[in-house]
Amino acid sequence: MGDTQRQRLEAREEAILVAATSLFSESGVDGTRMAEIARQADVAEGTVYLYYKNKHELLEAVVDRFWRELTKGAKLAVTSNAPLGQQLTELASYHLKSLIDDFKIVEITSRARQRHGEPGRQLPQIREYVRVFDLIMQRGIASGELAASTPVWQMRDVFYGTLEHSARTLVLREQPFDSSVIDNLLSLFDGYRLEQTSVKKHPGSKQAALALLQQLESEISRW
Amino acid sequence: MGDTQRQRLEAREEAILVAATSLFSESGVDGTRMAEIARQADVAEGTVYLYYKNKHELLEAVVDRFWRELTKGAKLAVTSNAPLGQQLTELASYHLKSLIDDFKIVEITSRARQRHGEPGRQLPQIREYVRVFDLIMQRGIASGELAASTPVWQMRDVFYGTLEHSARTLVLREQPFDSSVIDNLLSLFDGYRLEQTSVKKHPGSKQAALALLQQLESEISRW
DNA sequence: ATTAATAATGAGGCATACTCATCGACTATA
DNA sequence: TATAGTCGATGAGTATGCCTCATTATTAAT
Repeated sequence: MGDTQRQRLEAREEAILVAATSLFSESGVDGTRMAEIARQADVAEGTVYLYYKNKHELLEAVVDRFWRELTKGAKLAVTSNAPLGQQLTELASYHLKSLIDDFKIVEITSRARQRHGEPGRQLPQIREYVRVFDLIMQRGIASGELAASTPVWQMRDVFYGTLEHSARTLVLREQPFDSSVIDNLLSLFDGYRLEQTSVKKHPGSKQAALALLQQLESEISRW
Repeated sequence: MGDTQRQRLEAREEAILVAATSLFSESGVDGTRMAEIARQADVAEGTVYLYYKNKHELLEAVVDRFWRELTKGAKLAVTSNAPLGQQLTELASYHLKSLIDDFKIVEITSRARQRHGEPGRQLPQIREYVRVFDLIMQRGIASGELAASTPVWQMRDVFYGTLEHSARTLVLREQPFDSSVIDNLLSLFDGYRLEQTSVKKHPGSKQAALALLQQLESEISRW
């Protein structure tokens, strides 16, 4: 049965990856010995090197897998056809929660990027993850919910970078997930939505005035 | 002359730090041997350990010094009594430029945070650096230029996090400093300035309606 | 059953962070 | 100036931990 054999190999590879993930998260990269990973995966030390060339490649595999799983979840948060605001909220919540939960691996990620002397490469799976954020921005532009005047990557940097840093802030303060971070970010993002209608952006435009009028009417209708 | 003696010691310590900084930036932490640091600092290998307990402490010292220098520059960018927008622009430019220039050390910083198993500690000097950002936000609130409804740390996370991530984006794409990143961020920050008058924030409030009306009037007056 | 091919093992090799017994240089006191 | 005492510097040696590779075990093929 070649099939069973292949499965056994994959199971071993998986066991090693799981052991490494657990130990790296627990004790950090430098605090984890290859011998310990092997022991926990129930293989001999030399066996680890049949599946991963060295410690650094194993680290990369751990990190890559983490972001691949994350990408799955992120795509789910975005696949609905709900309005942009809601999708952004879901994605942001998912992102922030995940970063907080697995902060250890997030930290380790930067370590995986640094291969010896070279300038920090971008790991392919992280690129893929970030692409999800770009996608939702592009969709927002396509549907007219976001202004096209700001480059997608800049909007994404605001969104992604803010959440990443907020996660760090919360974890270092030992605070739990805080939804107000997301509320705040989303209300800021209104700056991108209303841009075409913003007084600041096109101070002299007729459209801006009309948009304001519209807002005012909807406001009055509440009274 | 005890004074000369002390100066010699400090000079040695400095030489080691400089050598380590240069080599870590060049070849990364793992790619740098302690023997090489000693050689470049013109001391014996054992001497390094008289000044720094181990490689990790030396790394911490390198990183700490970098952020201390950065803090000096940041404080300068903020010390003027120019209007908030201009100070934010200056701080943002300085920050973004520095992160791009010394991206290698910025990357290494996360490495310094991870001491073996412990959860990532915050290095004191980085905390000090971030404080500069908090300070300018607080001053903005005090002067009424920023709304007080958003916690300072959240505004700071947007500002700081966005720039940090934009720096990464630019460096990985091998692009130079891009001032449009800062323009974009600052125009977004208008959301914090105008917050009290935003329809989104207080959807049912009379103030919001009045603010809109005011905007509309000023808009009409241009025609 | 025999052979071939592939996977697993772990003792040993090797690089390197770190130690420590020794040495040297400088200072203080007579 | 001689001497003792203190403290910094040295680098050969040690310990640790990543990784290799000759050997063994297991599976597949005929």
